Amino acid sequence: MSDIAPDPLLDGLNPPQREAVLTTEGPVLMLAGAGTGKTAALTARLAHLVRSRLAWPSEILCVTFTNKAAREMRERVGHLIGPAVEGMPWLGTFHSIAAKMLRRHAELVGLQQNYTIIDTDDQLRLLKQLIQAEGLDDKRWPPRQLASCIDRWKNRGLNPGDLDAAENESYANGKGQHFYRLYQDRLKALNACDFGDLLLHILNILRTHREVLEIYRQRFKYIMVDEYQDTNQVQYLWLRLLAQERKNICVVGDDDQSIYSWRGAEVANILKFEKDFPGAKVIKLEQNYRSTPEILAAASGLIDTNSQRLGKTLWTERHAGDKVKVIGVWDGPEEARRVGEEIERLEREGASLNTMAILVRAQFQTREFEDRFIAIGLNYKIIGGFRFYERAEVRDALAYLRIITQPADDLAFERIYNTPKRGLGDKALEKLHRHARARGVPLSFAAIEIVDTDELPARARNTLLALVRDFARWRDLAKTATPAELIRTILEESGYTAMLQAERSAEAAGRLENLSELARAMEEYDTLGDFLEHVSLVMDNDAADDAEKVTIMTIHAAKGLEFDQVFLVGWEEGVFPSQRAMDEGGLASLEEERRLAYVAITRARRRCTILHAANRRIYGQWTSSIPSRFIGDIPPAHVDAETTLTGGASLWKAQWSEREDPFAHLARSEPARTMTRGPGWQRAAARDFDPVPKRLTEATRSAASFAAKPRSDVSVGARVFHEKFGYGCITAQEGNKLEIDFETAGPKRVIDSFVKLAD
DNA sequence: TTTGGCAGGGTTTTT
DNA sequence: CCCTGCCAAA
Repeated sequence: MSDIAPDPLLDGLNPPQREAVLTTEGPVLMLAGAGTGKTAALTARLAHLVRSRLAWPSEILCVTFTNKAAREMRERVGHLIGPAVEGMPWLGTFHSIAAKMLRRHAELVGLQQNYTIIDTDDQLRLLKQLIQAEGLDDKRWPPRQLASCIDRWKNRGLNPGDLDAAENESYANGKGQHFYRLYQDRLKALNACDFGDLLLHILNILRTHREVLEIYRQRFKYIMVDEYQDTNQVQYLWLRLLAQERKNICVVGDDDQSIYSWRGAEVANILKFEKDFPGAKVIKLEQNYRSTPEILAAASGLIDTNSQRLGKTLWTERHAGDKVKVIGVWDGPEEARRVGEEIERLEREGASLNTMAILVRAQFQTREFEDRFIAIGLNYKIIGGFRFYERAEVRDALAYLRIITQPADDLAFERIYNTPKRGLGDKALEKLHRHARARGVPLSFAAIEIVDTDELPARARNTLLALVRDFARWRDLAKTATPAELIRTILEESGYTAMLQAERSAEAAGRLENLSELARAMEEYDTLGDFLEHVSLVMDNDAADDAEKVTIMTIHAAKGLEFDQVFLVGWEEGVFPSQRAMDEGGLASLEEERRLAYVAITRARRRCTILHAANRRIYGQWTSSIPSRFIGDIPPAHVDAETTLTGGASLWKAQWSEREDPFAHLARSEPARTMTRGPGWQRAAARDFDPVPKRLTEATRSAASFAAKPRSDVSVGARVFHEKFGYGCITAQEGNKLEIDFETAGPKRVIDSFVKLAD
């Protein structure tokens, strides 16, 4: 166990990393700063446990926070231990592991083994029904609000009976508990649970069924947890129960990267680890392998502004690089244009688009870049936004599958009983509901019964009968066909495909595409159950595509990733830090936003460019904005500032100098928000306010489009199809640029490689 | 029952 | 601004 007996696993690990790998027994807290190789240490540790026969792969519980992290971990462990990684059923996200456990013990919480995992959308629909059924106005007491309360309670490990008076008050004047209980009862009746339940149910089981707890305590010889600073109360309690006996738990985290407190994550968990597990070995990873000294210094200086932190000193041996560049621009479109230009310049210098990323605070910011990149023909991909399974057509398809496997799933039934349109409306549904309630059966049973009565008009009855027969036939088919065959048949026979084909719009084409993607994905699964669980917990958007693309994503989604070139955009007060976060959470939220900024900067390996615009369109309103206070938090010595706006620099400087007064930013986050719109800007705006200056509207011919040859197979008058804009007619051709009059989107200029000839 | 027009509200972040 | 959800008309 020393440097003398070299273990290939330890190659390339520094002393603290090695210590983390070799300290297998007892509690270990790894405090790992950004880019310090914590995943390397974690995977090596896992491999070490297996290689030295301390445990079988199946005896190690390894929990990550995101699917991405789990996938990466699995892959990297695979490199170290080979196919044995296949035998690691307990490597995954909290939710997927909890779901797996719950499948085995579902009956202990009143569910069947084939329970459905409902998503936020179903959850909201369900809550709305409950609220209305109780005679409350769902405008005054929005389902959303109730959903967030219930979420919060579940994240804290609270069952309906555990709520105190204050919590009970947090919805509809003391009806919180009542609705929470109603909701849980309803879920049980539907044989379903929501995301929060996965963890809460398991916690309840472990708490009340000693014998089950013992099974898992026996099984998990070693426990490892990634991103421990992001665990919430339920997850914490769950881990503590499992680890309490053997105490072989190793957690990794970084308090400076805690960015999920809005979701119930408690940094306190990492801070109190040593108290929970006395004698814990604390190992700090402080050598950063990712970023240049400048980037590191900028990030460290920024995070230093925060008051609540454990404190770490990151250092690096990497060579000096460029300072962090800060660019001020006039407005959003110019920001996108600048970033596009920078990217094309880097490309000309030989850099790959895959090594570049644009990180945004919020999803809506991606739009500006998408528009611009389409216009100049720059390959990009947007990560996040809608998960694959959240798309309406995918959810519809899944609803068909759900109703087949699980007839009690009323939510699925309601979703598709009139999709595609078959002439069954609210009236029929209402009667079905009444019948179902009277007989105490799910809707799909009620449907079978009601077609034998004369409760429905003949027409509706016949349609419903046909649907019921379809269900029965598909259920039969499900016994013999593979999941993929089944879904193809259903989509065909239900008329769903036909419905989309008839539409002939860009969206419909995309939807059909998504559905075939769904069917393709299903080919890997033997049972429908496996697939449904996978799709609701794991499946994401990453379309496998080998073309080089620049990545656009939120900072949250970027955590754990790294890029050579990082563009951080929209660093303006109100956008980042987000106004909403500050309004709702005060100083604590501000510090979380700052940690987010820290995460953002530390994604960069070689160069980090920060942009801020003086004017931005928010909900269609042009608003002037001032640079983010976070820019001022970066030590000036590591910043290289540039502004494209004449006279702008001095104004921004004036704002920055406010930073000298350490309380200035607190004053400005007060409700009186007039100060966030500097008087100077209002004057400037009033003088000659032109939201889109002319020189910006004429898209400067970009290098990419300049070099490209025009296509010969398209010409004026041709009907073409564009992925984003749909069908249209070419009205002009100039080089590789086309002017197209789109049927729905109107006239647009696009690059010819983005369209294909319509048939 | 479906369709279309209109008012109102909104997403910060993820499993 | 854009999307959703609600309501009135065919």
